[in-house]
Amino acid sequence: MISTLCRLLKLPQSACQAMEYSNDDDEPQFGMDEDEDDTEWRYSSFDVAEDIRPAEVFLSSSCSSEVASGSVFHGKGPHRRQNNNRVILHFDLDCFYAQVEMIRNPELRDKPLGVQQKYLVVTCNYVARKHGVNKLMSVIDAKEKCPQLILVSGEDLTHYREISYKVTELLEEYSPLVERLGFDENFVDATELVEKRLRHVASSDVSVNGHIYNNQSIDPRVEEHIRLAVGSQIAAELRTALYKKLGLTGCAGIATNKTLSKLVSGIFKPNQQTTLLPESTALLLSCLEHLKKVPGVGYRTAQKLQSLGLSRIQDLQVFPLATLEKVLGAAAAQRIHSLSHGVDEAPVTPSGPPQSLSDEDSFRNISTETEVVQKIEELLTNLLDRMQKDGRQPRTVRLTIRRFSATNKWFNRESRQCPIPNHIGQRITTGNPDVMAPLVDILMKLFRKMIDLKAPFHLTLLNVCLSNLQPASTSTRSSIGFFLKHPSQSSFKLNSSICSQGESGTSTHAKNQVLSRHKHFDIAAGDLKETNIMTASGESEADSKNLPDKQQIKSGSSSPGTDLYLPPGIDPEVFRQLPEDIQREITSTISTTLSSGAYKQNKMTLQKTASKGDISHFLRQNPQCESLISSTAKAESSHSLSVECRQDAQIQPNNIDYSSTQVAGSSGGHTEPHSSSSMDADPVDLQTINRADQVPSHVDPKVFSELPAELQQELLNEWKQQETVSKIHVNKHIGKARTAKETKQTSAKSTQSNSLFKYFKPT
DNA sequence: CAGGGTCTAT
DNA sequence: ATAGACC
Repeated sequence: MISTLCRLLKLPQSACQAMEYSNDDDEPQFGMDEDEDDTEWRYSSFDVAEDIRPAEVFLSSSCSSEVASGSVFHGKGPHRRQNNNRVILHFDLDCFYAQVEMIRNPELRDKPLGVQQKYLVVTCNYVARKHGVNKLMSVIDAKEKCPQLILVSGEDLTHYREISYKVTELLEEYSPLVERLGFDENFVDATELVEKRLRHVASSDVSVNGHIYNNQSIDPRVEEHIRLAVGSQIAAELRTALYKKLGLTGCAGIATNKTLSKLVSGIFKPNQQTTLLPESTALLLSCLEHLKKVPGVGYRTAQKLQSLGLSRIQDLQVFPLATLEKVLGAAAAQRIHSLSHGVDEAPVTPSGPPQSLSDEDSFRNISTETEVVQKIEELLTNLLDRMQKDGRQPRTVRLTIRRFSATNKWFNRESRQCPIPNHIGQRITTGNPDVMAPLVDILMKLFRKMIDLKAPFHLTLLNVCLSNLQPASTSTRSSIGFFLKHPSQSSFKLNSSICSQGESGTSTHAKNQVLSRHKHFDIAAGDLKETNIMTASGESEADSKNLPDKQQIKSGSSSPGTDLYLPPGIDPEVFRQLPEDIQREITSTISTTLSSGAYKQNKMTLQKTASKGDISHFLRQNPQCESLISSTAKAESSHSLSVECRQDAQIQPNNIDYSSTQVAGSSGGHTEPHSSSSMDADPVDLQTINRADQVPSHVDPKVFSELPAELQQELLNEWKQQETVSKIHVNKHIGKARTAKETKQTSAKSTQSNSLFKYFKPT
């Protein structure tokens, strides 16, 4: 039924699958930056009026254009960037390890191939996937699904690392703003490239290359559309380059920020690209059937959110930030709260060379000192080799262990670190073999800090990490990295024999030669993961189910001696980790709360009124919650799919001008505001309604509405007290959230500039 | 969970 | 310096 509707609406299947949750009133407020003192932001204060080049030309062009592109984010002074106009690309290689193996041995091309680490198939090619093999599947299962599966060992990451850096390097040839994310993903800030291209291309004949999310059509009059369209063409060119030069295929996502670009890149796989136009942001977000799918929200955070009853994006969007901050800390809370609205100001921070080199191995059991020493030597041998090729000098060494534990605890790693004496560090860089013994010595001291050798022990992992990497050179200035990347920015001359061109005459091409001659890019590693955004349970939520039994746990310290009843699915451990006052807030509500159908969203906008202290007040502040009431008012038997689809169908993307200021909570004039009286409902009503609403089996029982009524009431009270000054409007938080990032960005940048020393071998 | 990494909060 | 959390 849904898919039929989708066809009628010409929506992609993926969009249809999310329609049950879609909530169009919740458009992110892109145009809003309420920061005062907002200096007008220009893309380039020293815009070279010169030529505009297609990427290919740009690649080998003179430095002047590169300066323009690279210096944008280096402007000094406390500017406020207005980041809504960025064009961010996300690249995600298809089953990277498997691709590398297929390149190394082309005969594997058309056979089902899996890459094995220990007892896991960490990734596999698409032939294997057709046979039901998936990433992170155990070898046993994989062989079962596909007996002909060919397995190659992927425990030595050398080749992957190499190719991975080649990918990043290739992208860096087009834009200096390339950030790695793990081994197989890269972000590129293409804003400058787009700007350049637009200067000599008629925006009228710009079209999108590849898919457009939600099949939305571009409006040539909307500048944002044009820029994203150009971004999509650049993305296509980069993907072509990746294939032609490295033989690699992958996906790309084009959007206005990193998170969205990453989310959208996974929509069409493999080897395709998708552009997200701003109007479809809300749909994309509502397609995520769980918060865990939000980049930046991992296992732990998701668990904590669950304890608050939050499991879907919409839950997060309407949840009081103040409470979130108590549970996650202010920074993380603001960050994911913004993310839930599709707002992400995080800059693309050039990764540069890695900050640390490490090597590790896991095993069934190591329980003697001799074995430990051997393993450490083994790891060190590999590490020292890589370290030497890198050329920098490590100042810190760390040993990490994982003790065996029957109780499924993955998180039990411990580590000890200490400085590396200078004389030893220097010998590492020069490849002096004498360093092994003293380093092992240091590492064993660290080991003894964690493990009592007299007592039995059982380890399952050892990791050695060299960090605090110092530039190898003795004579260069710390700012060399900056000048290396922006040769014409100064008259600084590189006196290295490698880079004698110096001055403003240094060409991009020359720089690339330098880089490739000295790329010992065999550092670091990353993860292999594929974002699976549209897991799309084809199930309907129509099949209701009984409420799970309440879960009994032993209370932690917060309520000594008392058994607590938590709503089903809430991890008692996570619960205990919450601050006591938060625990109390939750427990004080759950006894009276059952479940509700808050996962059913509708798009009605509520008028804000000034009443306070009760649920209706909260609802007014948080329009999305209105579904709690309206859905119940409609039918106690609840959710018929058809009803929901029709509701969503009405909300066709409309051309919203995001550059104009919008007020939170009152978006979209196309909905009928409810009178405040219709909104009002007392807790009793809610409970009645909630009980009637059965949670579908595939919906996580810990939905927002599981605790809500009273919890929200309590939160509200507290909230009112603490938030007399700060406003409830979502968008107010966004500006604040950025401060920390900018700080981070600045420091990260200088660090990276410094570490670019690695490109210059000491002469 | 298998490697490797990066960044943050104490 | 160490533990967490995330990819």
